[in-house]
Amino acid sequence: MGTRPAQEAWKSIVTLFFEGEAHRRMHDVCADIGLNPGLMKTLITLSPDADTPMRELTERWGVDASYVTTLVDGLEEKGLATRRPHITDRRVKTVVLTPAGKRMRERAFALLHEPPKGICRLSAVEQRQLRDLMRKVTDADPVLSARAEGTVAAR
Amino acid sequence: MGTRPAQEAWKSIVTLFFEGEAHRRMHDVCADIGLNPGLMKTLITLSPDADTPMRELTERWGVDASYVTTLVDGLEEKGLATRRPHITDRRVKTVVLTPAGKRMRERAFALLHEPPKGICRLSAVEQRQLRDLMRKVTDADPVLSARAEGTVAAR
DNA sequence: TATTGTTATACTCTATAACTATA
DNA sequence: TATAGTTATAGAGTATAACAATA
Repeated sequence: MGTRPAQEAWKSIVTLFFEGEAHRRMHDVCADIGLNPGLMKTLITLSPDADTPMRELTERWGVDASYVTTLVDGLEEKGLATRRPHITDRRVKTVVLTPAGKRMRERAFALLHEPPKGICRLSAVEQRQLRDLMRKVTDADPVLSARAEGTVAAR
Repeated sequence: MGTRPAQEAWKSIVTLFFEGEAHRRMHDVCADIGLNPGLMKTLITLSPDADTPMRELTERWGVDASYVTTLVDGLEEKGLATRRPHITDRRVKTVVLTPAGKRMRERAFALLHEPPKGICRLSAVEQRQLRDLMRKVTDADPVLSARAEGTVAAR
């Protein structure tokens, strides 16, 4: 269990996400891009540089393989991704973003990363402090750092 | 559009939420409490101190009234909330948390507000800095401050 | 025999349309 | 006539089970 200040800091972040201006953000991004939340999540999860085995998505999200089939079908229908057989293991299929898919992904991130007003209203000094602190936080996150190491090694 | 530091700070927060340790948090809390995400959201949205008109939930979330009916039915079946007729306008029904519902809500918040490891690993000074900065951010959030003003006035 | 992915199917979540009660 | 909520129903979203292909 964290310290009191840690709890309060996190509580503010949670509040911002669940109740603040940021709450409708994901929804708005989906509407703008024209994808449902599942397809959006898939789009932003897929690496723009590497083939992703479908199996990896089921593991990362803890969802059923048949649902991943549905999601990849959805991106394929819209021309945002294609399936490719794995080079060495022909049971495996990998997913690759098409050029259109990569552009769409960039656009999604641009919208998603637009900061809420509460952050913009901080002073320049405070904004940099917050940036530095949050960078430390993500650097220290066990899941994120595990992923950073494993990205290319992802089979 | 925000400044560069604001964007980067927000980007880290989004990453923490969508990809970091925090990502499964909501899911885990639901599993622990035994409610699906919709019921959980309803539980934490309902004020423990005041009756909430059902209409208010449909407006706040932008969902259909029939879905709110389903959600309130769900909480009622579990003994976490009850419906009460509005005092002056008998068309309106309000939702009230039962004592069990209030306890459950407290528990949900306790789990939800438990900070991720990345924050706990900051130094004590940094944790307090982050807390202060995030407090400023939520204080400056237009949606949150509008709600804070309107809470009691919510008819 | 075990693993990856697909198909067929069923269950859960959420919305639309028609309705009742009240204003 | 307009508004709050419910009921019946239909449509997404997601899982389970049985299966085909490959290891």
